[in-house]
Amino acid sequence: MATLQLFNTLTGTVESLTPQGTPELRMYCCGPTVYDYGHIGNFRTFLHVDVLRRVLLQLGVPVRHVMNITDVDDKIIRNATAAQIPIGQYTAKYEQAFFEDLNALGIQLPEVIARATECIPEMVELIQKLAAKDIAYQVEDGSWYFRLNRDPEYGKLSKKDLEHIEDGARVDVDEYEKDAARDFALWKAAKPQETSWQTAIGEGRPGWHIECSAMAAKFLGDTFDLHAGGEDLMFPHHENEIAQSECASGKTFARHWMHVRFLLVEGRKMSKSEGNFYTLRDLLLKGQRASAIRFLLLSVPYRNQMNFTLDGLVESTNAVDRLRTFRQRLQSQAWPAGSNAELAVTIQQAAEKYTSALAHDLNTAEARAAIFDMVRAANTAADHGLLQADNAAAALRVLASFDAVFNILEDRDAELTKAALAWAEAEGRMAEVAPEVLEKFGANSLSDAAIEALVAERTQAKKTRNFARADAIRNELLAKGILLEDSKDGVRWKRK
RNA sequence: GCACCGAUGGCGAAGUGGCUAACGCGCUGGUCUGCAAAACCAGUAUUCAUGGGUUCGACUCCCAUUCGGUGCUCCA
Repeated sequence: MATLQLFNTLTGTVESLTPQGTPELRMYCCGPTVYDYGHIGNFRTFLHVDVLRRVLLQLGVPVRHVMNITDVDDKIIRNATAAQIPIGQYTAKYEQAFFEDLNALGIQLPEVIARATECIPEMVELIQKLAAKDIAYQVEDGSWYFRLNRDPEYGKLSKKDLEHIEDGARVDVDEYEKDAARDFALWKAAKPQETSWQTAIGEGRPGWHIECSAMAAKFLGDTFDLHAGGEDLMFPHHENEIAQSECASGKTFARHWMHVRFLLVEGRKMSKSEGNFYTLRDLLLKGQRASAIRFLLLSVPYRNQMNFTLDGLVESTNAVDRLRTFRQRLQSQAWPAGSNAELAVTIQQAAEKYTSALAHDLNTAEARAAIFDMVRAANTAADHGLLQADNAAAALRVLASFDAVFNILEDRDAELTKAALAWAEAEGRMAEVAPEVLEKFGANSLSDAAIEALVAERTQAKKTRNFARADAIRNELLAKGILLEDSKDGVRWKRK
């Protein structure tokens, strides 16, 4: 069994990733701050981490994956205050939405979900440990800071030179009497009317970086195998995590670091002001399929910047259809017994190429290509009457192992779009729904039973060679987004 | 300003110091079909941003230029 080769940001090289010290591979992935709906850039990261864990599982490596939920931070406090509700009530809604979105995108849940607000004691302990070494210090207003010049290795992840940073630092004014401008907050002293915790180091709330350090240690130990996140988190967030954790424990924090590169949308950085900011829900309400979004976001390997476009989504939708149609073809026909030896070899080669592509730094593009190679070869053979039962079974097995990672063959798209519609209704956002989505999936849309009835009527018409009527029904259905295909084994239909 | 990354066909996107530069989508023609759809077949980059250099040989290594992106500040 191959071992996964994965680029390590810390060393700048591709290295084997294997569990050290425990049977399961221990990994930590920075999760969302639940102050709003997630956008597709967020999900590109989670999607590639999902690929990582699925590939590991496929390679026979058990995984203990921890993801944090940041449910207290400045934005959350600001928004909850504005809405005049407790922060827990405010974040619960977005946390739920986040999990719904993960489900829509077919992302597996981590073994451990860690909420920041549920791990305050561990964070306090960590700060106390640092304080005992005089690496954490408290300033007049009660906040705690990290003494950066006590960590000689600071900058090793992002390859930054601390000296250089300090002379170039834009001055963040020492309003709290920090000892050095670059020292970062570990604990923010309570302000009137803000959520805070009464603790041994004073009343306040955690800084952004300390939560990940504390929770990673709590659930994975001082040292663990892999830490993952978006590339933008590399500095300062991950750098600060390393500083806090390694200074406190005196041990290596994460051995291996994985960073998923940024997503552009229509060639530009996604931002609300550019008008290219998409949440998953936005796209579903525009009629995009969840499976196509997943497949598109996975089609470009994680270490490359990816440009997300609506055209790309069209491509992706059609590509997913090709794969689904292929699987359906293999499953729905009785193939002659036996095995075509030549085709068997081709299928085997595709399977090997697929596995090695993923094992080699998660090259999803190449893995995808290997599967399409197989699809074409098998389709060609089938068209020439050269596909036999053993080949079909082998191809289906390869397809299943592909889908154990890519997870797009099961068609949940209609159901997910309907769920998005229900959400839009509940949130009073029906104005954002594209008209054709309403037509296809709304209250007045055709039910499966109604479609089946029309299909049956058309089949009857065809039998009596009433092609005018048959075509009329087909066109009527097409206008409502239902596509018919006549095959030897009867009529198939699908929603476009 | 400093640092880093990228530039491959109509679009998206792999890849390698030397076989016909993957794969997907699209497009054109054909086969199949009552007609379609699906699938298949053929075609669709003498060429990998531009200019130099190294080499027997570079799209692949080096340098410069141009363009795009990112980080240095909250951010997946």
